[in-house]
Amino acid sequence: MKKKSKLSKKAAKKAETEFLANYDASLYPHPSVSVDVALFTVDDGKLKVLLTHRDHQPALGKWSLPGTFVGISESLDQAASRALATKTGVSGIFLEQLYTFGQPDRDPRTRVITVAYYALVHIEKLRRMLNEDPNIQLIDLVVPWSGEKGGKVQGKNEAGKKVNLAFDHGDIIGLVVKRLRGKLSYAPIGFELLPKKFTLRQLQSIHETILGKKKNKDSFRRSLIASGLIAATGELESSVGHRPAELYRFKRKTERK
Amino acid sequence: MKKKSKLSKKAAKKAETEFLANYDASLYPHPSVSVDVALFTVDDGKLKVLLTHRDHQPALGKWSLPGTFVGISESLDQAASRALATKTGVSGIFLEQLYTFGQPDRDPRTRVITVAYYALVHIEKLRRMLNEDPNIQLIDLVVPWSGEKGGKVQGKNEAGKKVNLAFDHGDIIGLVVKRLRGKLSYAPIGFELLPKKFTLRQLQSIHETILGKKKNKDSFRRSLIASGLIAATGELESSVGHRPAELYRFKRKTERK
DNA sequence: TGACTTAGATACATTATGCATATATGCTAA
DNA sequence: TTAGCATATATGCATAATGTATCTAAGTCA
Repeated sequence: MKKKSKLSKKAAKKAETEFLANYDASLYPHPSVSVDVALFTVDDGKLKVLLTHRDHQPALGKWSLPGTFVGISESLDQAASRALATKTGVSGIFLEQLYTFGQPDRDPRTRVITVAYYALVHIEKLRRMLNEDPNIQLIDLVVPWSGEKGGKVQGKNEAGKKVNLAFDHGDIIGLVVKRLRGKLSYAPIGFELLPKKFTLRQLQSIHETILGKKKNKDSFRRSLIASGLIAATGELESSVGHRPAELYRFKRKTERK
Repeated sequence: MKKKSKLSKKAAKKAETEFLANYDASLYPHPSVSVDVALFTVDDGKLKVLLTHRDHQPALGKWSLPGTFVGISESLDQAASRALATKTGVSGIFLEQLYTFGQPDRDPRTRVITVAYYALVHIEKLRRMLNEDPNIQLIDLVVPWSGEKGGKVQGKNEAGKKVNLAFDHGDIIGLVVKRLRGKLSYAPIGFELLPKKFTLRQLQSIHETILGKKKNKDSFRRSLIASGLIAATGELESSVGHRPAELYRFKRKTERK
């Protein structure tokens, strides 16, 4: 067996090359593949998602996540970055794949499988990059479930009115919330929603906003300091109307332990 | 604005219908979309994955995960089920989406984006279903990293020799291991690898196999009993050459608390 | 300058976890 | 029939992690 495989190595390579030259991917119907990016931020103690108002078909008039079809020779990550950058002006932020949605009827045009991504960014950094466009808005999230139960979520505009979401984007956003709540306990994602230097109170507030519930102040402080993920800067916040808290920063991987 | 949207509702619907009728998905090149299923089991204290020996191009002679192209009108979950059932004979087991791999060059034929799934099943149940076929084998996993660090893993055949994996399937299997290790602490997945009734020692052994390290026996017992996920059956194991342990079963969701 | 507000420290109770030891029990073999 | 074997299960205790209460510190603002 070993001898045979050695002898036929060249032949095998040739057979493969031949096979590839004759391979015709168009013999059966292909679905379209898109990426959609759910960009989350925390603004004024509220969890918000970036949505675009659709001024074109399909789902005209509804709000959807920025997305794009995947180019034939770009990676999924690249497509997600590109969608975010070209549609909203936002780039260089935390971006991670979430889940792939492929119900046959999720898009009325044709079969579209979408690879959903989520992005996290500090509200100030976001505001510096975001395109000025009334059709791009940060929408308040209403999460109608607790813990990591999961399910659809809703958007709410400034007037407090329900926002009409396109396609299955309510499911996608709901899954992001679920993922964030789950990840918060073991992965350093809260930092993505804060400036470089932050107080422990700010970080706790981010956690509380994502989890939708209050946390114990002392245990939060202790466990975070014990985690070794953050370092004190020696600096203090200022102009806060009370005793200023120390500013911390997130440690780089190489600094830890 | 409200008035306008009310008045034009019919017209909008018509415009959408018209748009959809004229939509031509073939205007730009589409990638192929496949699913691949990494079926894991624990046999004799070792973590194993089900691989198929490729007797056809591409990657002829290598070992790959059972997979298939996604049908134009089936869901991703359905495609994954179908791949597993038709290629290996296995059905009706735990199956969950893992991650989508889309590097442009991951398949030499053409652009193939694959949605990876992982499946878990008790070894005995698996043996009852699995097709008799020398080209379908349970392969020992060698995980060259600890904790949830992640990375490629390798397969090893009975002779202890490295198994040659097709495409990026080593990455996919590695990500399953990472996911399992992460999920074990908060999700009831160990039960998928055991018979309906099991002892705490068996469950601990499953955990140790997945995590690649020993766990404290007492804390394991206490935390599991406290979790409320399992219920004692009152029955005991038998013919074990020592004091028999009590058999437990996994509680259905409705039974919990 | 003193009231106000939140930061940060300290103390202690409660709970979770790790570890050592004692006893229980079915099996096996003399 | 029974002693001894191997592992299950229970108990007690040390240590660590977490929750709660209280006190003092240090800025801002009237």
